Amino acid sequence: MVEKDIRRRTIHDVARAAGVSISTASNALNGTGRTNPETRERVRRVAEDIGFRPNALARGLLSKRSHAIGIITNDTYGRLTLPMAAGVSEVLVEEGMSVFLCATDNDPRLAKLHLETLLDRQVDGIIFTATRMDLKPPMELSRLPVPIVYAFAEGPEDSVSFVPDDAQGARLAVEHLLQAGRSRILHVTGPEDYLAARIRAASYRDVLGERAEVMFGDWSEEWGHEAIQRVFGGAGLKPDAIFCGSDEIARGVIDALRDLDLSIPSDIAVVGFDNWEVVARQTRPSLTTVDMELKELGRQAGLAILQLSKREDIPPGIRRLPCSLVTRKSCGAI
Amino acid sequence: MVEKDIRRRTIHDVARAAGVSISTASNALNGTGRTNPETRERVRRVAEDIGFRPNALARGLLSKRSHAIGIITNDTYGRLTLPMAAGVSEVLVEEGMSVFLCATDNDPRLAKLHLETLLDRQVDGIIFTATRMDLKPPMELSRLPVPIVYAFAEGPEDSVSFVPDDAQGARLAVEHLLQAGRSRILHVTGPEDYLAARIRAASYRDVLGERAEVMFGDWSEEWGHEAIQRVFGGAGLKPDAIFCGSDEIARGVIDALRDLDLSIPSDIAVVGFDNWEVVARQTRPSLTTVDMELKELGRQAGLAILQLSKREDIPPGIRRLPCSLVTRKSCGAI
DNA sequence: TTGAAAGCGCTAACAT
DNA sequence: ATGTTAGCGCTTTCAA
Repeated sequence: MVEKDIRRRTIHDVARAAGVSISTASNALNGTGRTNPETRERVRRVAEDIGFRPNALARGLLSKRSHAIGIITNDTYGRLTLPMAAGVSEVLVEEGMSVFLCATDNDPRLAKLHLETLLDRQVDGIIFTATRMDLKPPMELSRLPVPIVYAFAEGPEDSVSFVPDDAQGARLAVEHLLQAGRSRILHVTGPEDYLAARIRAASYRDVLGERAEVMFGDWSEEWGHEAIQRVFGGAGLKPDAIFCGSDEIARGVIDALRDLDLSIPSDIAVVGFDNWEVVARQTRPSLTTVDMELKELGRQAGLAILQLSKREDIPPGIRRLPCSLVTRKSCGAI
Repeated sequence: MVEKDIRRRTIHDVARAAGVSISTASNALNGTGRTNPETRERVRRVAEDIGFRPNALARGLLSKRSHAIGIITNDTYGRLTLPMAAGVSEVLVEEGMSVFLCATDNDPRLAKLHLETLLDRQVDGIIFTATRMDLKPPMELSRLPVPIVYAFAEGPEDSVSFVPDDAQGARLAVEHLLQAGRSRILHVTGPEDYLAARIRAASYRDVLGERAEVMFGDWSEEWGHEAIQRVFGGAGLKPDAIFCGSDEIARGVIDALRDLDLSIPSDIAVVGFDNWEVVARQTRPSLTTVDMELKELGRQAGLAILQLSKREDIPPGIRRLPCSLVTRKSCGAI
């Protein structure tokens, strides 16, 4: 049977059981005001004994702080949002904050519904995250009565946003390849209408020169495979390194190279982007790749919303957080 | 600048602006009691105009229902919990329920902390999910003042649990292979100390006989690869079909088979388990696999917690929800 | 049909 | 050092 009518203990119960008034009980429990150490201890013991737990709703009603925040995400908790959510959680939980997770599934109606519900619940802040940086929130998010922070999404000018530094991440990858003695580096990446793909490609060209070749496609393994077939099918000079826009693409690339009996990294080095462990660890050879440090990004966003919810100001703007390079086997020196 | 002091409108504001008392305003807004249609409309219009939204905290305090539930999960939102959470969300959102997501990261201290916080917040119910069915909640979950439902986890006898029907799923896979004309079927799966692995293996043997071979290992792609090398390295009759305990294993199996120049499915058919799209779709050939219908499982759990939170009884016990078979290219008739 | 008043559980002035 | 009281925003008797 599911237990039901275990009536919850209130501060009244504590006060009565300890033989004090409710305000004394409150003071004793919270360490506010002046309370005789003895009474304080007694009250606390009693509270513990009868299993008293303060009603967060009542507290929130009074303090106007619910100690909860909402995360609104456009996907059904994909692999990008998840690490971020974990990071957010990590910094907030210790502060006694809870997290409402709201998946909008890219449905504006749902997004609006969630937003309204969050506001009704008096959340102390909202974090908006997306699966692509250039995806705008499907609802009006500007003049809200609560602070908002964007993670993996760029909010308006005067807002606080955290995004990975794609340019720096791409540079990291390309420079690593250069240091490994590679000179003919090709970039195989996702669709050109993704901001992240454009930024990475631009950064890659920044290092290698405007004529460095970029192959835009989609984010799939299949595209990686196809790109290699196309490149190695034709004539002309072949690359000695491939910088891929995602780990999935890299996986396709590696598979295709192996089908061509090219050995990695001795013939061709490969670097990926994402550090999606389940992919990067399992390629053969395992994949050197750029990590966007999404959990750290989540942590920062959590910290920011925490500060804002305490009404501390933080300067608006877009923070680009550094990526790191995870070196595995797919990219060695020549 | 982040907006702050947009004071929230209260029902007082509505009442004043509409020239009625707050109780009339309340009645008009909620359609309770007797209210003159005209006043009702006026009040509603005014509320809309000034942007009034009821304070969920105040409502909850009074009604003793917070219209929120918590999901406690042991992993950092892995790929198993996620689809479930999506299913839960799907059925609850339409009912105006919000979801607190609590990741315990397998830390009992965190689990306890989350549980207490949820209770303090007066959640209407708690869903406990895990990454493996035989993982018990790290805290006392029996005599709670709120209903609890287990999803992808088996609670105590008298509780409500939803798990995938692994036995049926395995049977689905094996029978599909038999129908495709395969007779020497091998089962390569995860660690034997996983309940799910044991159940699937038992069911596989139920169909094929006690002497059918099971290779326990781990859930990795690498293990799939290794298993194939081991089997095809030795002498003796080779299997003409492999039933894998996970899609990752299947991926390793397929890769290894291709390395041996065996063609799939003509030489060997492969069936996976999980329908983890990003893996199953990208294997070459694409993978026929068992889908545990996790989203549906989440939906059921959500529905259950909804009923329980309305104090409707539902019979305790473990519900095994049917798996489905997703047929792709890796398993054709001989 | 509408309004006044009590109270959900808690905190914080203020009075004792 | 402790108790009394008001009130957070809302719903809900009960009177008018």
